[in-house]
Amino acid sequence: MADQLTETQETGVFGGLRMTKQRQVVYEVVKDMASEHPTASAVYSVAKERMPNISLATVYNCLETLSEAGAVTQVNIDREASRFCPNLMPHAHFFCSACDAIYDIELREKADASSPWELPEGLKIESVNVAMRGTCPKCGKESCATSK
Amino acid sequence: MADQLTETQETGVFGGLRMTKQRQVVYEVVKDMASEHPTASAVYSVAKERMPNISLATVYNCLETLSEAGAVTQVNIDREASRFCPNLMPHAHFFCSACDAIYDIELREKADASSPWELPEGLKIESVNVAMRGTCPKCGKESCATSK
DNA sequence: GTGAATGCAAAACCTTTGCAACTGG
DNA sequence: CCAGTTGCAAAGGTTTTGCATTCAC
Repeated sequence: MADQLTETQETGVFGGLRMTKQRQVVYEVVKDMASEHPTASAVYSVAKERMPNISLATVYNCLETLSEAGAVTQVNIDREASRFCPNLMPHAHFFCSACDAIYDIELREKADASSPWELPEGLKIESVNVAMRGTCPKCGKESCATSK
Repeated sequence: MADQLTETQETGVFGGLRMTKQRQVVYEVVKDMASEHPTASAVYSVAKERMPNISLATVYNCLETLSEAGAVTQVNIDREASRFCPNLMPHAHFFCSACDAIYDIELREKADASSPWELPEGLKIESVNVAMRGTCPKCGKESCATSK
C-alpha cells in the first residue's frame, strides 16, 4: 500500500529520494495527523516521541523534500505557520476561523479549479491554490445558537 | 473620484477611519504601484520619499487598517512577504514564478469561485482566496524560445 | 567511499508590540 | 481634550543556514 515510504517501492512517486529514518518518521507523522493538517512544529513534537534526536531543522528539511517530491502539500493560510497535508488528490482547503481546523475540499467530478476565472491568453498555469475561510459546521452551530 | 481618501467623502467604504497623512500617503502609494502589487517595504520605500518621517511600523499599521476597512487586499503567495492590491473587485491572483509579477485575474460574469468544489453542508464561507502560479506571457515567450 | 542528510545553534526574515509623544475631530 | 495614531527600537514567531558529523546507497 502507498501508506508507507520505503526504499524498495514508490520509486515513481518519491523519485530517487534517499530514504532516511527521519524522512520516514516525518512522512508517517504527517499521515497520522492528516486530519489536523499539522504545522512543522506539531510534526516535530510527535516525531520527537518516535525519534528523540530528530531536530526541528530536519523536520523542516524533510517536509520541504517531501513537498518537492509531491508526497505532501504545504498549506498556507494567510501568514500563519505552514501546515502539511498528505492528500494527493487535487483539493482546496477550508479554514475555520473559529477553531482553526482545516478541511480538505474535493474538486467536483470533471471540474476545473480555474474555470470561473477569466484567464488572459499566454499564461501558463502550473498550480492553482484555493483556500476558503469561514465557519465549519461544528462552530457554525454554536455561533447560531448563541449569537442569533 | 474614488482615487483619493479624504475625511469628507468615502465614509461608506472606509468607515469611520480617522484620516491621517500617513494613511493617505500609504493608500496613494498602493494605488500608484497597483500593477506591482508592492510589499509593505516597497510601499515604505516610496512612502518615505513623500513623507520622510514615516516609519515601517506605521506602514504596516496603515496597510492593516486599510485591509480591514476593505480599501486594500492583502495578497499572500506562499510564505513570501505579503503584497497589497487596491483592486476591490473579486479577483484571483496569478503569480509568475519567473519574474515575480502578480496579475489580477477577474471572475467571469456571474461565475462563483467556489463552484468547482464539492462543499460539505453546514459550512459557511466568508471568503475564497485563489492564487495561481505559473509563467506569465512575457516570461513564457522567452522560455519557449530558449528551452524548446 | 562519497555525496547527501542530519543536528545544533545562530541568523534571517517579515511582522508585531510597548511606550512616550503627537494629532485629528 | 482624548482616544487613536505615530515613530522608534526591541521582541516575536517561523523558517533557513553554516558547518561538523553521520549515514544511505
